[in-house]
Amino acid sequence: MPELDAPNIRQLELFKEMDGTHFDALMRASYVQNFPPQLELISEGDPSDFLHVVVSGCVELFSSWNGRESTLAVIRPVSTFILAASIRNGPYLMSARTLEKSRIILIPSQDVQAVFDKDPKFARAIVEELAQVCRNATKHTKDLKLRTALERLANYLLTQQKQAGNGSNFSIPIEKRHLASLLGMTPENLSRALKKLRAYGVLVDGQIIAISKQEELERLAKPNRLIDDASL
Amino acid sequence: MPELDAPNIRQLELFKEMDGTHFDALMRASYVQNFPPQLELISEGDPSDFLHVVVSGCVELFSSWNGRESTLAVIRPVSTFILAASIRNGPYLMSARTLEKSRIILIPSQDVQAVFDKDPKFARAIVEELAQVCRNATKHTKDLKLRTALERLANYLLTQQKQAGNGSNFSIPIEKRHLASLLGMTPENLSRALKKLRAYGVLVDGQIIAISKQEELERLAKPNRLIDDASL
DNA sequence: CGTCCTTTTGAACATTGTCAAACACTGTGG
DNA sequence: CCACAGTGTTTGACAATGTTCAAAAGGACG
Repeated sequence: MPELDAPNIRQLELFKEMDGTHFDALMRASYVQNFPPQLELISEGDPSDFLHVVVSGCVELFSSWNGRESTLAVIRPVSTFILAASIRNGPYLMSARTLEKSRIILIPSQDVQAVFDKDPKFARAIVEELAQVCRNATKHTKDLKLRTALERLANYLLTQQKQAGNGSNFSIPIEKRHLASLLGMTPENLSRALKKLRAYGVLVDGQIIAISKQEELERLAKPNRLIDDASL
Repeated sequence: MPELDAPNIRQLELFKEMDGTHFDALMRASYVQNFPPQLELISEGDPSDFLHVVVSGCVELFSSWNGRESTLAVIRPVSTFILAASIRNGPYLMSARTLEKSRIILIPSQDVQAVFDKDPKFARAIVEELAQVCRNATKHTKDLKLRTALERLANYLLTQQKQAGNGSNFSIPIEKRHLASLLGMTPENLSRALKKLRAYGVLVDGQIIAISKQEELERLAKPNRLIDDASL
């Protein structure tokens, strides 16, 4: 694989502390590919041969059942996905497609597992990463089960605002229909929910959000670190 | 800790392959306790000091927000819980309470982590277990986002039936209000959903379920291994 | 400019939740 | 053994929430 990408990947928590030789071996075994938007990278049910790393662009993880489809996560650079499947050697539980032109690194699962056994620092990093994935999944479930759609949206906006540096203006990084699906609602419902939030000082112009009454929105959203804090 | 419990625990995938000396050390460092029903073992937000193993009885994992509460899982013997929190040393994201009189082993997180670094087989087992927890969480989310309450219930019944040996009669192992919460609905809604399933050959008498038209129920439920199969 | 897709809006509908009351089950104490 | 309290379950009427379908409006892009 091109050496250009390696430094970015090395910065990931997952690869930061591991032995340099092992890291190089992993990178040599990997493939880099550039994908156009809207390309289905993996399909749920397929065997999991690679750990994926998004270097640039954007990937949607989604799942389908009985003609319905739901977005489970949106992965932005630089992060990995489907770690759990590649460790278990089980079939993918989600599908993945690019949302934008994306550069993705494919690390063969068997190489990941081989290095896991040789490199304690890497093993430690893998287990921490996986634990984090688990915890994020728990938080997503809590969000879904304990909150209404309006509350989920309000909290999503506050989380995005925080990530964007706590200014009153920021922009939503994905299309609204994907956001709707991520939050577990229909696009129509999202559109109406955004309108309802006007009463709480949320102004919407396309992808741009302006929050004018911070306290009111927070009083509605009641953000909670055990659901909304990405670092926990 | 009493040697009586150790053999049971040793049978768990998590401890099966590890070095005997390390296992003994873990067991010596652990505490065993018997708890009465309805006792809150841990509260979300608390620091995670122990990995828990349910040896007998039954534990409910749940979470609260803004006066609402939801059951996230019900743990039966012999299994562990809150592995992810104890690896990350982060605060618990869920609370836990006994549903029945329960016997629980508490293994200090720091001992788990110490053995993780020393014992590659244990490290491997931990990472596989965690990956499984992740995958179960993904399946739960798919169940919630892709299915209606009635469909979730129908699939739950089919899953329970399978676990009970595929007979037409079996019994629900938890109270209906907990089942309702687990499936993301109110007790009232569960009660009505069970009634609707009469049209698909489901007869209910207290905790006992009888399925008379297997094919009809399956046609409604459309079970899918990537959501319902516990072994994937 | 026209086409395609997303977003918004409206109205009807379906699903789910809330509240109140009745009912059923369990275990306790008289 | 029975009355009773306490809890879980069911039922009914109603409210809130969310979905569907159809159509219009807005944007992106060739």
